[in-house]
Order: sequence, then structure tokens, then C-alpha cells
Amino acid sequence: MDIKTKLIAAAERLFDRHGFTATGIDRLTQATGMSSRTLYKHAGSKTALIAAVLSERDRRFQRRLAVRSVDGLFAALGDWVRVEGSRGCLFLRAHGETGGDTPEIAAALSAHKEQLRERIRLIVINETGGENPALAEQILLLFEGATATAVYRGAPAVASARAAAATLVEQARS
Amino acid sequence: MDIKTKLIAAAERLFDRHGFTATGIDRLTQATGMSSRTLYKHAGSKTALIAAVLSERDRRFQRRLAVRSVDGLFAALGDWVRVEGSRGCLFLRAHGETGGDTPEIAAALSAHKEQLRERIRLIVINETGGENPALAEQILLLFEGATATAVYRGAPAVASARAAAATLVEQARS
DNA sequence: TGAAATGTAAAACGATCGTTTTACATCTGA
DNA sequence: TCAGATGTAAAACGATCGTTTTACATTTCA
Repeated sequence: MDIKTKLIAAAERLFDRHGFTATGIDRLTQATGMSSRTLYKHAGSKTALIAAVLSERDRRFQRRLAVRSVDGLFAALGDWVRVEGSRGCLFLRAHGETGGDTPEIAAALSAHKEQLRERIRLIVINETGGENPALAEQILLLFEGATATAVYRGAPAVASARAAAATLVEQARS
Repeated sequence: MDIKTKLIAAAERLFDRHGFTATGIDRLTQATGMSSRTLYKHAGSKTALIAAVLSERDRRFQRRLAVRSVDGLFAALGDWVRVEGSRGCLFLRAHGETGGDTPEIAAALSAHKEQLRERIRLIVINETGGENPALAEQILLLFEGATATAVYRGAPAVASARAAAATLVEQARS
């Protein structure tokens, strides 16, 4: 595996499990077996590493969410939670830890959520045959709710969101 | 104002705006105008201060959420967001920053969410005339979703959750 | 009156932060 | 072959972390 890929993967894991600020550079070098010199050669800075981690996570997230139905969306989220665990949205967590004061992180959050909203917009069009911004916003709410609630309620939270979303879609159709 | 009350209030504000780890002791002494000696006399440690902040926030939160209807619940959340801002659930943020490794914080999160679930359980009983765990879980999802989404979508997220909740309640009644 | 309590100001504790540097080994390619 | 790139190991940078301590002023109250 490429050295930068390995670094980003290890960083994502540590940031997700222990938090961004709580994860120091020495823990990253220790986890990857590389020197701090090499780490900085490839990452530039810790902030840039965080941005790279979020960018890579966004790619993986979007790939898994490439579905066409609302039900498929929550099925995909269920898969995500089963594979990656549920410690909350990493973008919101990064934003929260820095108070929104780090432009690179704020930009990553904004881009990620914009993509998520766009995905849901397309899914809703596919489900109901046309634009329905109100329904799309409600699906987004359930998606975010499932992500947050899964932290302390586990995978069942996603199943509940899936059921609620089905009800809202059905109601919107009639 | 009592010195400990002032400390907790200032700490809550700084933790909320800039994050827990990012807020150092010196920023707290500077914000309150007290010496670090006095701060430690009253707070014990930073971890204990965080726990005290969460405890106080929980009290204020529960007081504001003392309502009897689902619509009232989201109206109250809307009030909360308008008054206190929307930077996400402070309990989940504290938990995320520490990776769940700090027992006091994990306990505060657990107690807070347990209270929230109990509140919603009672509201749902009041609305539908009996226990409805499935509906209660869905209302919880919308509540958490509104809190998370309001970080980047603002107050309208709460209004959307309110509408979605109304639909789910109506559907559960028939 | 005078000891205990409570506060500020400021220095100091060792630890750790993100980052850079020095020194050296190994691989790569013209 | 030999220069350049790429890596590790380890020390060092100044800054900041949470916390304790020393020294001193003020208030409280029997």
C-alpha cells in the first residue's frame, strides 16, 4: 500500500476513535511505523492531514450512498454503520472540535453536506417523480438523526429512521 | 453571581464555541478574571469542570423541554436554538472529543439521553393515549436530526423536523 | 485581636503539543 | 558510478497543556 494511503487510513481510524485534538502526531507515527519527518513530507501539516482524511472519507461515503431509493439510502447507512461503526458524523465532529475556526475543515464539512443533500434530492426525485424540497429536507433530518442517535442507540436507530422515512415518502405520494 | 456559577457559565460558553480540548485553563481564567488557584479550588479538575458544565446544561435543557405535545417539543427546540445557538449536541461533542474514554463524560451523555428519551416517551403517551415505542424512537430521531442539521442548515431544520413529526404522529393515530 | 478562610498574581512543575532539524542508511535511475 | 530522492532514528524547537505551589492581600468571624 502507498505510504500516503496508509497514513490517511491510520489517521482516519485514530481520529474517529479518539478525536482529532486528542490524537497527537506521535500516535500517528507509532501507528504507521513511519518517522515524523516522513509524515510531514506527505501530509504537510496536521490540519492538512485532517482535510485529507475528510476528503477520503467523503469519497468512500458517497460511493456507498450511490443508491436510487430512500429505502436503499437507509439500507446503505445501515451497511456503513455495520462496517465502519457509529461514532457520529466525522465532519460535524471535526467542525465541533475546532469551533468552525479552521477554514479547511469548515470547507470540508460544507462540501460533504452539500453532496449529501444533492444525493437525497436526486433520490427524492426518483421516488416521487419530481422535485420535493420539503420531503428531501425531512429525509436529510432522519439521516442525520440516525447517524447521531446510533452513537448511543446503535444500529436499531438506522432501522427506525428507515421506517420513518418510508412513512414520510408514502404520505408525500398521496 | 456565585463564583462557581460564573465559572460554569463561562466554561459552557467557551466549550460550546471552541470545543473542549481547544479551550485551555488559561482561557477560562482570563474569561472569568479568576486565578487558576481559585478555578481549581472550585472545579477540582478540567474533567470535573466539563462534567459540571454538562450537568448544568442538562438541567437547563430539561427545564425548557417540559412540554406535553410533540409539536411543543419542537417548538421548544426552536426556542433553544434561537437562544443558545446551534453547534450540535454538547454531550455528543464532548463524548466524541474524548472517544468515550472519559467515564464522567460518558456517564453525562448516557444520563442526558436517557432523560431525553423518557421525556419523549411521556409526550408520545400523552399524544396517542398509550405507549408507542416505535413512534417515540422516530420522534427522537427527528429531534437529534434537527439538532445536528441545524449546525449547517440553521433554524429551518427544526421547522422541517416539526412538520415531519406532525406527519408521523398523525399517521400513528390512524 | 487574631486565626482561618478566600482571593489574586505569578512562577514553576513535568508532560505533551505540532513542527523542524541533524545525521545516517538505503534505494533509484541516468 | 554517483547524485538525488526517500526513508528511519532521534534530538531539539518554542509553545502550550493541566496542575501545583509560593507569596501576599483581603475578608470573615469567634
